[in-house]
Amino acid sequence: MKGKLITRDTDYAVRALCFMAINEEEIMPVDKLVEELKIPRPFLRKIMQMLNKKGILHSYKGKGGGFALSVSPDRIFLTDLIEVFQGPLKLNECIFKKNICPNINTCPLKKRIDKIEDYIKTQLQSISLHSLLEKNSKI
Amino acid sequence: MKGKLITRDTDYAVRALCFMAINEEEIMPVDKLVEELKIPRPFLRKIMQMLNKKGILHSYKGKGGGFALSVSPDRIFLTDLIEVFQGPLKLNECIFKKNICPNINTCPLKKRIDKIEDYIKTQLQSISLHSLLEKNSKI
DNA sequence: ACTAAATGATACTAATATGGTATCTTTTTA
DNA sequence: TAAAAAGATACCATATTAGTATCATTTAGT
Repeated sequence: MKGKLITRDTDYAVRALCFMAINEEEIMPVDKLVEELKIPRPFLRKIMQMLNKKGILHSYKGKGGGFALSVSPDRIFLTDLIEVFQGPLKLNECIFKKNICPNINTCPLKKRIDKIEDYIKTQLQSISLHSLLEKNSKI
Repeated sequence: MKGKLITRDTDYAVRALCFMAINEEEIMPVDKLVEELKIPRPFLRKIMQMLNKKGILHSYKGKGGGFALSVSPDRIFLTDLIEVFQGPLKLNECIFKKNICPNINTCPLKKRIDKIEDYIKTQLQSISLHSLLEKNSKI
């Protein structure tokens, strides 16, 4: 199965943000992150721009500029990042679609898949950037 | 998010097998399923051949032939079908891969994603074809 | 034996998502 | 005013998903 819960851009975002959380004193230019984390530069730039647009980062243009967290690491959750890059977490569409399923509201499969999805959401919502750093002093 | 837990072929397989489970007296030719379920014929044929190869269906060639369940509906689980069409359920690779994560074995994120994956597997393993039919007399 | 109705096998195609590149513009500071 | 940064945007490569097309083989019934 290739369908991932976390795609590459979300992955890179987590790494970059973790690194920034550890070194929070600095305004971080993309080039430094690229050097430290070995992430392809143009791709990471796109990711950082996205995080800026979504309000998770603040950007400083011009020489000496870069990015800084605009939200505390204990208020950034995996669900937030997944939503930024992958859209709303939605793992299922009712398997018995209209015309075929006579009673979509009582479809037992849909209910059970929804329950799984709710669990996943709850879990991902409980994983903050901060909690990822607690036991790992370095990335 | 486009990453699905259940892809189209698995979806169609569930529908076809449910229909067959309800009409279990018959040897079911693909054309009848196509007519009933409005699934694209060549695609469904491929799906049925796959289920046959994996031992979930038995096939009867020649005129009057078709497919029949070779496993009881209460012994066919969603995980089985997902595995047939999507391979082993695996929703994550450690987000901090080698070279970057210094301590892959204690990575708290990996542990938590693994826990989510285990839960999903357990749930999907508990959903049998039979259990999908219980509350729906027709598909 | 012949034909129609079925599956087996397999190769091809189209659409979409993912994982990037490349390039040009704008802003800021030294 | 030049260098170093981000902003914007268009493009490209690859993989996966979803589906088609075709020909060969098997079998039942006449």
